[in-house]
Amino acid sequence: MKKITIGEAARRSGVKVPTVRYYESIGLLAAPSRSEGNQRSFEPADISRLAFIRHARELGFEIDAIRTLLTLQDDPNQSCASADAIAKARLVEVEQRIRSLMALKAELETMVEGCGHGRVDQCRVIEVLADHGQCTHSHH
Amino acid sequence: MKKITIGEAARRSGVKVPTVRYYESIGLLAAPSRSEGNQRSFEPADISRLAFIRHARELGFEIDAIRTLLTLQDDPNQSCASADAIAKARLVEVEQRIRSLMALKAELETMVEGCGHGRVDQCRVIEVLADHGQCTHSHH
DNA sequence: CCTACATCCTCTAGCGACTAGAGGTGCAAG
DNA sequence: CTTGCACCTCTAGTCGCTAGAGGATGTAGG
Repeated sequence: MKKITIGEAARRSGVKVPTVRYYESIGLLAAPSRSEGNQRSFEPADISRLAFIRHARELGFEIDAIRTLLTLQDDPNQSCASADAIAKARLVEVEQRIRSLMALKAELETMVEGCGHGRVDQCRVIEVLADHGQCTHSHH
Repeated sequence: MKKITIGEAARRSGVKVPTVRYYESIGLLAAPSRSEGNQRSFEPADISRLAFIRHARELGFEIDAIRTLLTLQDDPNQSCASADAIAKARLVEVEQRIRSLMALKAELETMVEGCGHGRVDQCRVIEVLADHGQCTHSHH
C-alpha cells in the first residue's frame, strides 16, 4: 500500500488540490491519515469518492445534495428513493434552465442581428437592454 | 420634481432596495442627492438605469460587462462595436451552456429511468455518478 | 402634538463553492 | 548539501448579493 499524495489524488480524481482540502474541511471527505511529516495519505476509496463528487458537481448538484447522495452510497441497504428524488428535482431544474436559456438566446440573437455596427444611439444591443418592452419574450 | 425614495425606485425598476444601495456602493449607479434627513432622492433617469441593469443581469451579463455597456450608453457617439462584442460573447457562452445542459439532461434522464426504486446497490443514480465512464456524454 | 409604524439610514457579516497568496516544512534527485 | 517542487496551515478575497443589528426619519391617525 503505497501512499497517495494529495497531488496524486487531485490528478487521478480531477479535483484540484486546494479543493480536495476544502472538501475535507467541510466534511465531505473523511480526513485521511498522515505521513511522518504530516502529509495527507489517501486511499483508493478516497479517489473514487472525489471522482463521484466531481462528477456530481459537473452535473450541477449542490454540495448538500452530494452530501445526501454520499450518505446513501455509504449505506447500500437504504432505499434509493432519496437519490431518485434528488436526481428528479435536478432534472426539473435543468429543463427549466434550458427553457430560459433558449429564450435568452433568442433575445441575444435579435440584439446582435439588429446591431449594424453604427453608433451607440442606433444600437439594438443597448436599446433592447434599456427597454425591456422590446424583448422577444417575457421573464416569469 | 417630486422626490423618488429608494423604495419607490426599487418598485419601479424591479431591483430590490438593498441591491440598489449595493449598485451605488460599487459605482454602477451615481450617488443620488439626499433629502434633509439624509434619505436618497432618485431621478427618473436613475430608474431607467436600474431597469437597464436589471434586464442585463437577467440576461446573465456580469457586472463588469454591464459597467462597459453603461459607459457606452452614456456616450451615444461611440461606436457600438464593444456592445456588439459583449453581446456576441454572451451569446457564445449561452449556446455553450445550452449544449452542456442538454447533455446533462440526457444523463439525468438515464439515471432516473434506470432507477427502479429498489435498494441503493441497484440504483442507477448512484452508479452513474460513481462511474463517469457510464455517461452518455463526455465532458470537455 | 404625540404616538405608532413603515421606511429609511449605515455598518458588518454571511452565503456557496471555491481560489489566491503568504509564510513555512518535507522530500527526492543530482 | 543544495535546489526546487510539492506539501502544510492560515487568512482573505472572489461574485453578487442578502440578512441582520441598531438607530433615524417620515407620515398618518388620534
